[in-house]
Parts: sequence; structure tokens; C-alpha cells
Amino acid sequence: MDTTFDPKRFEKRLYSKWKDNKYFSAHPNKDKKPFTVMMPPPNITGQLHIGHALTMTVQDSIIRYKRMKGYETLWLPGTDHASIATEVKIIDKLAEEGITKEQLGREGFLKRAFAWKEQYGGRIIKQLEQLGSSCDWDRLAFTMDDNLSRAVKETFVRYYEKGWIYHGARIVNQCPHCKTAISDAEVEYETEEGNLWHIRYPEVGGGEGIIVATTRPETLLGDMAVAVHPGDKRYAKLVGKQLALPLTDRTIPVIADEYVDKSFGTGAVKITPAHDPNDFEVGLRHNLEVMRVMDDTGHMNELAGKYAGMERYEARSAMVADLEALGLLVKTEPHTHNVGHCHRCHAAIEPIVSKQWFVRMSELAKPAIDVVKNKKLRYLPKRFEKNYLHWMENIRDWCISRQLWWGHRIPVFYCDACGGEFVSREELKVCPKCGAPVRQDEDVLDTWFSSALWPFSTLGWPDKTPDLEYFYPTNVLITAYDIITFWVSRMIYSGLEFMGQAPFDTVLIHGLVRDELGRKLSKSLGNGIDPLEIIDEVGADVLRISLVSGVSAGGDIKYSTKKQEGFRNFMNKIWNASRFVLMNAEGVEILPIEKVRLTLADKWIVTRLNETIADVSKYMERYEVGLAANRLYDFVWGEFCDWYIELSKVSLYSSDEKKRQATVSVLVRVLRDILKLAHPVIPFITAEVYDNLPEAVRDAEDIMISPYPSVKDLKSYRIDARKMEAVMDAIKRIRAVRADMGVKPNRRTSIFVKPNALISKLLGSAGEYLVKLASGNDFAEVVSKPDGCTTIITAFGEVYIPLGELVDRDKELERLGKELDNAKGELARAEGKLANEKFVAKAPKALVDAEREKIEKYKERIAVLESKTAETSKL
RNA sequence: GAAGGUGUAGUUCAGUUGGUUAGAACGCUACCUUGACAUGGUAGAGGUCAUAGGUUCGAGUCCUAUCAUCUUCACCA
Repeated sequence: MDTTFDPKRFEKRLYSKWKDNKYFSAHPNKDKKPFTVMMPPPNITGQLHIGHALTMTVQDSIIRYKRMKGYETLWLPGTDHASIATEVKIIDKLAEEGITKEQLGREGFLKRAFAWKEQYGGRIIKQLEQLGSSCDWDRLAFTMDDNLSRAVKETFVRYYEKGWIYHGARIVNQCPHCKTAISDAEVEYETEEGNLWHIRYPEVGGGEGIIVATTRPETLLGDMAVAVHPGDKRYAKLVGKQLALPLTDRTIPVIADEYVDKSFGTGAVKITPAHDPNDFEVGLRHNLEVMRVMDDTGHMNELAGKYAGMERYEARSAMVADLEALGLLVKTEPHTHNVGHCHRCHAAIEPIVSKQWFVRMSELAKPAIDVVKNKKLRYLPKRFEKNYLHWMENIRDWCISRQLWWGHRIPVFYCDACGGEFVSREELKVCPKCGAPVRQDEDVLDTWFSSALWPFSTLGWPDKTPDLEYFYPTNVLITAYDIITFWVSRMIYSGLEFMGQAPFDTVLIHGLVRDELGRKLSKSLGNGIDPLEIIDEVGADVLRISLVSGVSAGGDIKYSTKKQEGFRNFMNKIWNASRFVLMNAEGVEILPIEKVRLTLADKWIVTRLNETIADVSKYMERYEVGLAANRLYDFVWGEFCDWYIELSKVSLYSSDEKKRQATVSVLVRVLRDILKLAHPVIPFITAEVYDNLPEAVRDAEDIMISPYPSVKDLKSYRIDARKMEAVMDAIKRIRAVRADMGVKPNRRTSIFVKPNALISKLLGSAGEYLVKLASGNDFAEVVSKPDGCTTIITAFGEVYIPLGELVDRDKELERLGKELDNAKGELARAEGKLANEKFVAKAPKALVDAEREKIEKYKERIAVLESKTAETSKL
């Protein structure tokens, strides 16, 4: 093994080995329990970003853990066609070549789109591999694959036949740039500075009329009424009267409706049913006509008179100018309001009435609410359940048609001859009624319509396949909180509807990756982090552990180069600790731990390993990968490397072959279990080292299919492990005193110990540890303090070190003074507690006893320190 | 406007059902190349746990209010 950790030497090789050996493949297996995770399919719009790297790492870690735990694990990968997002990208690309999608035609465009999918989908798969993802490539899916498209049609038809899909005129969010309607969820609101234009609508027959306030004067041409509040005395007389609609020759009525807020603006609202969702509702209540004055691209249409053909904002200025010329513009006041934007292209949304396909949500939402309320499905962390329930309980019908080409075409056919409308699983050529040729609906479905089916369409639904039988429902869905409404909720109600069971029992929500300053990563900010660059620089393991570590459920994580560097160092630490172990293991026969005589240190590390296994497993069971990683980090660095490796040198460099063999066996065994525990998070380095372990401890042909360590009963080690900790306490205190006194590290001294009652019959080995780790020269047990020594109180007993001429009398007094103050403080605190009768009466007995013990301990310590102080001051 | 999260060392975060002297990493200071690793080791400085009340024998932890900050949802013309 090389002296430094260099992931380039093994990552690619290991991944190929895993893939070639089909370790990732899952098959229905009655002897094993399944554990299934559906990968949220990345969009084929580009390449993976750091957020993908986070979610994939969490998923892979959990999958690898469960695989080692003996489950038949399926992690099903795939990509999403991402209808609107991809179409926008392709159109941009075409624009660079100087062509439009219309020039290509539908067929030609789709050809381009599939080529795009090959290119970018392929790239994403490469990236997933580089990350180390152990997903089942044999099951790779794409939302527009034949069988998934079949599932989409099946779903549409079933909804349609139930009457849950309808075609109707509603106000939709029209994106003038993407030229399609988008769902409510795809609208992002942003606060903008605008104007509130106050416009007078004169009364027919000459009255002053009414002044209305509007932020969108261009929609005036579609006004069908002016509404006031029924209880508003200012306008009571005008209700029912006709007003002259400015810039037109139309007249419109004044109506009364509860919807109007008396205190806002002038208390009078222009009602434009075709261009505002609230106005649309008002219009329905008052039987108003719907007059649409704008087209799908944000231009005024032929009903807009002289403004026809103008772009919406151009029309706005023109009309404001004209109103002003007519003296009808009363005032213009600045107004801050929220404007919806398309979350893909960011153009301002235009609410427009149009005919679209909708899915009625009332029936679908109910079971999806119940399943969470009945705790059959939980969110981790729990607080996201509130988010979800709030959304579900207030859900509106889902607009599923999109005026795009890239996606699943709506399986509805129209017959122009007889006016028939037919939904069909198969492509229709002629009208089933009259035999005339039919045409298919031009629109495609919302991209989430297909991803909503992901957990079962990828397993073969609507067929009853063995896969579906075995792997559905899946276990946990892992994703960031930003797509709960888009996607998670839709999978839940789809699964309940078509499979009769929720698609998973747990939704694990993780945060978003942010930069060092806590900002979202985005292209416009230029703070994007490319996961591939990081892999190239430091390897996939470092990227993975940097992403998941320190993440507790649901919280966002900040990615910094500092953090990355820290974990790069950690990898190097593991690498070198492994080198140390392997070097010492060379030529030594490794025995099972049960068969060798263990030292204090050996028992201690095995005990600590056991506790680490318990904790890490517990965290992994709770899907707390970040906490598991941190726990391991502390154990590997803080206990295994900093302490055990150093302690083991006592045995390794001794002449006692048996002792050496025992410790080597422990080293190798502990290292192996560390590798196994860490493998789910850092698969590459652990696999590489595992392959270099002595045969005796390699329990599988590859670490990824080896069994996960389990907790053992080690009660019999407990006392020795405690003794070891007492020795370690002594070592730390000796070091601290030496450093405090300015003793050079290379100056070794004798160490004398007067052990306390608890520690007996182990001085020989303890002495070796003291000498080795506390700069000792030799060691002896004594019954009282030798002359010229300084006293150090430790858990192990009193330790004396002759510092000779190095003892600085004043410094020593200062040190003793500090310790004395500290001990007195603690004594006072404990005594204060016990003086409180209520504490003694109410606190648990163990706690009270602990305080009593503490008083004894500190009294004793104070006595020692005081006598020592007196002695020193006489010098 | 509604709901929710967060607030602990200079920075990033841990801190289980309330119970030792509130921990780690990075950074900082001092010392050290000791036979895995200077991408290292040892020791150290640094915290009125946002603020004010309350419950309790006991609060970083539970409750209330306030402030700061972030997110989601709704959107009034």
C-alpha cells in the first residue's frame, strides 16, 4: 500500500468489479426480506449537481447498510424526461442553431429530444457510477420507456373512466415564454415594485362613475363588471347601474360581491373573468361572460381593438397613456405586490382562461391524508408531515395538460365528423362511432403525471409481475423537501389508488446543499459546486462523507472546502492506520479474539468497538447517516488511532510473541469491523483496504456483500476496560502537568504510582502504558511519595514524578492553587445540592449517592493538595 | 397573511426520556519530526447555551412572550 491515500488508484477498478459481479442486482428471493428504495429520477436537463450527490450518497449509504444486514436490496435507478424543463433547454439549443421547434415539426423535434436524452441521460448514469452508487443497473428506467408510457396511459384511462379527469375552462397559469399552462406548484411568487393605477369608469348617462384601482390595466379590455362590497355605503346607489368601459364602446354593470375588500384601493374592483382567478369565480356567480383579450404568448389578441398584437407590457403603457389623455387616469401610486413567475424560465405568469385537462383531487386526496394521519406513512423528520397535510387538505384540482411536445401525449382522440371524444389505451386511427379519421389531443401531460407512478410503473405495473409482488411497497423514499408537493404527494395518492398501498412507509427528507455563506447554490450566483470536480480532486469517498456528515435530519448543509479538507485528512488517517495494522500483521497468524489472551488495552478497544457498533447501527436504522458517520469518525480517530494504536505498540514491540500475536489479531479484527461499519458511507477506501486484509478475517469475496458487524456480549471485559480508562486518565494528567511545567517532551522521567483501592494487581502492564505514553523512563509502585516529586491525582491513584531541578516552585504552587480552587468549588457545589432537602427527597437515589461520593472524593483530594501545597511552599 | 424551522466557542455544528465540570471539527496559541500518518502528535485559550419570564429539587433540554434569521404555503384587485 502507498504511503498516502490516492483514490484514483482504486475507485474505478472497484466499481467495475462490483458492477461486473452483479452485486447491485436484486431478485425476488423468498428466503430474504426485501428492502427497496426508488431513486428519485434526475431530470435529463443537464448533469448532476451537488444536491444530487447528497441525496444519492444518503440513499446509497442506506442501501449498502441494508445489503450488508442481509436484505435483498433493490435501489432502482432512472431518469425523468422532465417535459417542460427539457423542452426549454432543447429550444434554447435549437435557437443557437437558428431554428425553431415549429420548423422541425413534432416528429423532428421528438427525434432531437430522444437524442438529447441519450446524451444527457448517459452522462448522468456515468456520474452516478463515479459516486459509487450501488443501484441495480439492470432495472434502469426512464419515464418515457415503453412500459412506463403504458402505465401513464392506463392511469389516464382509469381516471377518465372514473370521471376524475375532466376537460374544462379554468384560469390557468400561462407562461408566455414557454407557451404552455403550468400547474400552481410550478409558480414562484416574488415581491415586485409595481403601480396601482386608479382609473375612472364614468357612469352611463353622465355620473362620475367609479374609480377602480388595478395593477394590470391592460386587462381592462376584458372587464365585464365592476364589483363593490354589498355593505359599502359609498357605492350602494351605483349597484345595478351601467358604466362606460374606457377605451371601448362597451358598457358594464356595477355588481355587489362579498369578495371585495372595502378597505383596499378604492373599494371597487374591475372584474376580468378571463384574466384573473378570483374574477373568474365572481364571474361565475354573476353569470358574466368571459372575454379573453390576450393570447398564449402574452400578446393582445384581435378583441383588443387598436392594441391587438401588442406585447402585454407595451399595451399597458399605451393604454395608460391613452387613459391619461382622456383624463380618466386619476392617479398612479407605487405599489408592492407579489407576481407569479414560471419556475423554469422565470417569465411573469399570465393568468388566462383556457381549456385544459384536470384531475379532480377530492377523492384522491382523502386516503393520502388518512395514511399519514393513521401513521401508516411517516415523514422523517416529523415536521414535514404538517407541510404535506396542509398542502393535501387545501389541494386544488391538478392541471395536467401542457402545450408542449416533449412528454406523454394525452390519450384522447377527437372525431371532427361526429364530434365524438374518445379516451383510449391504444392509438386510434378512426372514430369508433362513425369511422371517420380522428385526431389526437395535441397536448402532453405534466411531467409529474408519469413520475407519480414511479414506485410501481418501474416494477412492471399495470402487469402483475413478480417484481411488483416482491418489492412493492418500497421502504423509504429519500428526497429533499423542495419536491414534497410536486412529487411525493402525487406518488402517495397514486400508489394508494392503483396499488391499494402507500408506495413507502417512510419519507426521509434531507436538506439542500448551500455554500459557505448559507446561500442556495445556483448558476446565476456562480457559486455552484461541481461534484465531478471534487471527485476528480479528492475522490468520491471524501465527497460523500463531507456531504452527509454533520447533517441531522431535514437540515440544510453547508459545503465548504474546509470541511472537505477535514475529511480528506480523515481518509488519509484511515489509510495510514490500515497501513500500520497491515505492516504489523505481516507474517503473523491471525487468531480469533476469543482464542487469545487479551491485554487491558485490547479489552478496552474491543469494548469501545462494541459500543460503536451499537451506536452506528442504531443511527443507520433511523436513517441518520450523518450521525453514524460522525460517531465513526470519533471512534476511528479519537480512540482507535489516538489511543489504541499507540497502546498496541507496547505489545507489538515486546519480545513476547504470544502477546504480539494477540494484539495483532485484535488490531486486524477491529480494523476490519471499522471498515465494515464505514463502508456504506465511504465504499471505496473501505473496499480497497478490506481486499488487503489477512485472509483469516476476510469473511466475503467483497466487503459490500460481507455481513455487517453485530453487537456482542462483552460484560466480562467491563472491569478491565474501566481500569484501562483509569490508566488513560493518568496518562492525560501526567502529560498536562508536564506541558504546564514546560518539561520538554524528550525528557523522560521515572513514574511512581500509589494506586487507589479500585486498581489492583495490574500495575505491571499499566506501568508499560504509562512509560510509553507519558514520557516515562521507568516505573515503580510506591506506598508514599518519594522526595523531590510532584503529585498528580488521577483516576488511577496518586502519581509522582520527579521533576528535579525542573520544578519551578512558584509555578508548582500556582498549579496546585488552581487545582485546589477547582476541587473546593466542586465540593461546595455538591454540598450545596445535598443541603437542599428537596433535592435529597425528590431526586433519584443514584444521583444523590453520586453527589455524596463526590463529596468524599473531593474532600480527600483537597487534603492531598493542601499538604502538598504546604510542603512545596517550604522549599 | 398562515404555518413551521433555526438561534450553543471566532466559524460550522453535536448535545437522547430534564440530572457529573455543555462536547467535536476548523481556526487560534505553545511545544514536538517518537519506528502508520506533519493530510500528523501533545497540551492549551475560547461559551452569562438569542433575550425576558415561568414550571421543577434541578432547564441548553419543557412552557409563554419578545427579538433575529430562514423555509414552506396562501395571495387583494
